[in-house]
Amino acid sequence: MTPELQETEKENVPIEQIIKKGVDVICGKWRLIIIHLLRDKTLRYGEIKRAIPGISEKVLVHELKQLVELGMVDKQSFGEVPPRVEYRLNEKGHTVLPVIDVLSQVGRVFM
Amino acid sequence: MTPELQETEKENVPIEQIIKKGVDVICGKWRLIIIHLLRDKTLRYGEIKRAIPGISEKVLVHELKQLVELGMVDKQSFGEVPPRVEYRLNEKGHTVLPVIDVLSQVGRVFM
DNA sequence: CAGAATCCGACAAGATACTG
DNA sequence: CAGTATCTTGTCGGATTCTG
Repeated sequence: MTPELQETEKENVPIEQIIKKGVDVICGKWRLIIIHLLRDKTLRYGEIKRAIPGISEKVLVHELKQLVELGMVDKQSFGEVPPRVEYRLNEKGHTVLPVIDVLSQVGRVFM
Repeated sequence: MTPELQETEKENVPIEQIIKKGVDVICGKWRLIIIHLLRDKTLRYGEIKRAIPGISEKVLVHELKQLVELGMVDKQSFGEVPPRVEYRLNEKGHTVLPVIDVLSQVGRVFM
């Protein structure tokens, strides 16, 4: 095959494609803020909203939906009135926490 | 007047603001691809362009300019004809490499 | 060769009002 | 309380053409 393979990839997926996927997962103006917020606690929709001043409802709902779809956040609706919905970071979601940690170091450097 | 709080003042910056800055620095469809490409070598404009099929000239130029402005990439123009311009990741730019490494692990998880 | 200058479409994001 | 529904604005990225 290719003898000059320099990347240490376990699969034959090109590294740039993996990076792209990673960017896809973590990018967006608010996504990491939300994830960081859910780092160690389960929160209700309203709590998240209040904790992130500046985000619009539409964007927050949309982001939460995406996070659930990506399988990194679990959503639990209690069939109550008034409604009560809780969000928590699951196991898969926890894999991105190191990114936040490393990234905040970068953030400091470029501050 | 100004007491001795001049130097280490990035302490009480809220974490979300730091994360935002970090996201700012690394986000974009192509940015990390470019940085990864410059990881260990100096490249000319044309080399970068050829190495990243799919990126438009405008976007590439724009990204490179931003990377230079952010102070993570050094640009060196040789006053020659035909033009010759080289880009290389400087010290500050190297601080984002860990992000790429951690992020590609995330990328694999969500692949 | 390295880029600058336009033009354009798609979609991300915001503001506001409304609802079960 | 936890969202929907609309409308508007802003930003990203791409294609093409031109120039020192």
